[in-house]
Amino acid sequence: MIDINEIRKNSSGIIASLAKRGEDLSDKIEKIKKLDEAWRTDLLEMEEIRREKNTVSDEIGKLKRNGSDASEMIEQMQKVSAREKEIKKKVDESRAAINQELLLLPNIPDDSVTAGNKVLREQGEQKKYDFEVLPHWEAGKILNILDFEKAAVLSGSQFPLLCGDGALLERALINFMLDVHIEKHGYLEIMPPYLVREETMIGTGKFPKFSEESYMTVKDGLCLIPTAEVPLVNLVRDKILSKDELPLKYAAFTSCFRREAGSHGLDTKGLIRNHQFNKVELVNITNQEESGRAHEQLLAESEEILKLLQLPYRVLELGSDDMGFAAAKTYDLEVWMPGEKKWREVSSCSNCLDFQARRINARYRSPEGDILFVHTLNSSGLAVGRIFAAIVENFQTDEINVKIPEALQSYMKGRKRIKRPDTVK
RNA sequence: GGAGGGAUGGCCGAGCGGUUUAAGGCGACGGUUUCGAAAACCGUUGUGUCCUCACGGGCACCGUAGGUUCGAAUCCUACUCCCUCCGCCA
Repeated sequence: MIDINEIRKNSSGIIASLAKRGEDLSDKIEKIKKLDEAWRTDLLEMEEIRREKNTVSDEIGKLKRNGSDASEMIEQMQKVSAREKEIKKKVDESRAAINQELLLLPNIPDDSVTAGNKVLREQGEQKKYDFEVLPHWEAGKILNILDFEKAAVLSGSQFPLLCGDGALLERALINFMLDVHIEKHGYLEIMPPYLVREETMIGTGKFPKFSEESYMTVKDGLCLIPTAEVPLVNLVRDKILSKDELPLKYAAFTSCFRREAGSHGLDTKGLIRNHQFNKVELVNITNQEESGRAHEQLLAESEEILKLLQLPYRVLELGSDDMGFAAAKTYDLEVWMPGEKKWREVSSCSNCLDFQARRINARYRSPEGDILFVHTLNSSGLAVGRIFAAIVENFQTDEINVKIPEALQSYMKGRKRIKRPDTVK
């Protein structure tokens, strides 16, 4: 949530910054300013009325204790009280309207963010193949580790079903990623709930604007999480932390659920765009001075997984027109898929600054005693299904076997490759 | 799902509709004392928001949201969460 004080002081600057996202929000901002002015005028009147009410009611109390008659004052106060009710209604309504508008405004892009994505660097070697590498869904079918037909019977299109060594590979990836982040990068592992309240979704910025994206339960109105970022960031809701408790580093494996409304027909094959997928997510809660540095570190921690798995990837700095709703600055990691001959996003690493912290009221106390909003950062570390696909493609052999990257072998019962069932005796 | 009990400041814990600007205690911080410390004593001790250049002042907040009343931590309604018991259950 954007600070309303910024809108009061510098609305044209805010409008210009948000325009970098490719959206003209000047009408919305002007609307908020008008509502805010009306709200403050009414608030002033309401508080004046309350002050009067408080003092007179006090006097009535004194008179009554003395056994004196206060009926005249009471009669007068009935009118004042009625007026208070009216104005309170107005105040509440404009306050709610302002809040509703603020919740729909995306975060302001960081000053360093420009239009258009930039490739910062490429890492790892794109291997040469003397055969045609199959896309992972074709290889996966031959290897009998992926079965989208069966998944479709159960759940409809765009759901994954892994079997045999496929399921083992997915499990191995999850454990491997978690171990690296926990043991090497100092994260606290969390296993959060998959179903959360709407307020929890609002807290990270997924609601109210993108509610179409999420699955909700009919009877209880709970939302299936689209990413573990949602429960992890909300862990510090309504807290005032001390500065030396920061940074908090949370890592979680969860399945993620997305309706992908509006992207029907995109990436219909394979593990790239499913309604359900697995992800290891990293969340950092930092103080305001540290978040920039933490963002770079978080990126490095996510990259580490790709390096250890020996997958070729590139690092993108996202342009202002391509960033998510809550992010002020975002790096994407894209891995090369030789079967699809495409770069595919496997991690999105964002600094949200205080945008989410305002929504969840998460603060810390500085040594000087000031109470400040925390900064929240999140990164995939990494998207498991897409890494599964990347391994099946990058480590494919001409016999359509899949070599297991060395770092993963101990998580795969020491196995060195996944073999075609028709070649196994 | 059923029957009860509960939610008050950082923590514990009082609180008859009007001397409560939320008692008292603990903790924390500052001071006195001391060579230093402990103890004792004295003082301070939440959050938000609005007005003001500022000094300062107002208003709100006792789980949440409504209601009754001149006046609500206190009475009423709904909801959330926690505890106890019963039922069901991986």
